[in-house]
Amino acid sequence: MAVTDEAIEKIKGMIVSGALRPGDRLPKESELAADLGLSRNSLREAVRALSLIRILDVRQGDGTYVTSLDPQLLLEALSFVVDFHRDDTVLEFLAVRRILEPAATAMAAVRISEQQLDALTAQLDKLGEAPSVEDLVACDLEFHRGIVHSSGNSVLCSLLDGLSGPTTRARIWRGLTQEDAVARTLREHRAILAALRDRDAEAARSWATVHIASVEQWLRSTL
Amino acid sequence: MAVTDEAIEKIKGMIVSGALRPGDRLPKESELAADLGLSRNSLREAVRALSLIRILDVRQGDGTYVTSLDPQLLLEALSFVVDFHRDDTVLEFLAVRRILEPAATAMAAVRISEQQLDALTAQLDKLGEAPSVEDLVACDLEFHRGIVHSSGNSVLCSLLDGLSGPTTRARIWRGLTQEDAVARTLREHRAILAALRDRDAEAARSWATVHIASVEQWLRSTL
DNA sequence: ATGACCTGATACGTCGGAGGTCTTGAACGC
DNA sequence: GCGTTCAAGACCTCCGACGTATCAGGTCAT
Repeated sequence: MAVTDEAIEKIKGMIVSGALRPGDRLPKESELAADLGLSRNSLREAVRALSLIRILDVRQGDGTYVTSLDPQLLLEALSFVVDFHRDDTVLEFLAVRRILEPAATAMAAVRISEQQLDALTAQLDKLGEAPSVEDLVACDLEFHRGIVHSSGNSVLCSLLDGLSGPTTRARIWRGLTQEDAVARTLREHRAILAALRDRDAEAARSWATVHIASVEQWLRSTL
Repeated sequence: MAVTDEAIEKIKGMIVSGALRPGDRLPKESELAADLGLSRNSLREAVRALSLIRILDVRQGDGTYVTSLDPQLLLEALSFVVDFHRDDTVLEFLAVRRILEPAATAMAAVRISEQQLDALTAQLDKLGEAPSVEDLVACDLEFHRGIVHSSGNSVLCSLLDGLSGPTTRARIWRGLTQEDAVARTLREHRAILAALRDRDAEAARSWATVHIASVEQWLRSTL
């Protein structure tokens, strides 16, 4: 195994074992390199790799730190990976999202605060009746993000965030080519919100399912 | 932005845009470094980072290649990230798994082949009535992996693979401390398998939910 | 002619050192 | 007390050299 890979494993080990805790500062490059028995250049490769997936946070002029290791932060790296998938796997991502999103929406129905409900309402109101496709999709992302956040599960939240990215392009495309897509999306958002206000988890789940299934169905018929 | 980060973005761009396709070989380090306008050392940091998340495959003495970019391969990197999460977030991972696994099991009920069913049966038979905890957990992973694979959604499959890792430790712990956990797990596996043989998606979903919920419940009461 | 073996070219792996740039915090002057 | 300046510390980038693994092509014995 290459010395760099060993260094990655050793640093990972130090974090997993608790020798390094979130927020801790690592020894400076030259010292850490000496400790781990490799050159500064090779160590930097290891640090850079761990930095890409948000395990380490490198600040020039300051030092290298262990990140908070929050699920949100670590799963953020997921979206980077997801970006590489080609359109032919979008359907599979969408299928996974169709499983998670309704569940998250149902969870939110029993937990969401009045304040958040008002914020979601305001958000939909602000968008108006005939928004541009780009605005709609951006609002769509925010709307669902807000709901999922209220599910209270940060892993679920981050996962859906990562999965929603690649389907965004598809939805923009849809908005541009399918006439009633915009109006339909607006109606479904209102329905989901109404179900949340009623604290009706099953209704919320169903509307979320319908909402995503409509995108899925359209995409399947188009490809 | 640092030159290395630029290089990462540029390489990513080359892949996403299709200039580099899965399996393609990259120019040699010195050339690519010259093309991208940075030093070989800095480029190596970029390549190493992309290699960690399985975007690139570096072979000493040969060259650097773009991987297949299969969802399976890319989401494999997820398990690396998940390893860093501490025990206090295991419950959240388990909650997500409780959403995905039943859905995957239900999907498998209508797609799984007779051959696969026989393989799962043989697997359970081989384990016997009173397996060691380690064997049981290993078999548990294989059992669910086999079922999820039959769901036909490789993204779902890889995602569950990544999520199952961190809960493994918890399950071993449970097996060691909860008396009837082993017998219960064996019974539930048989029940899931029976539902799959009956092509009963709803029964399969329910048994899978019960199966995971039992782990979740125990863990919640313990923490 | 065929096969194993050897060898050179090629490309990645590792290293040490030299400047450069950015952040931080203390010393300084107002 | 407050803002400015400056120097130390840490990461950033680069260069050149050498080590090591892989592969292809040639050599030689069978």
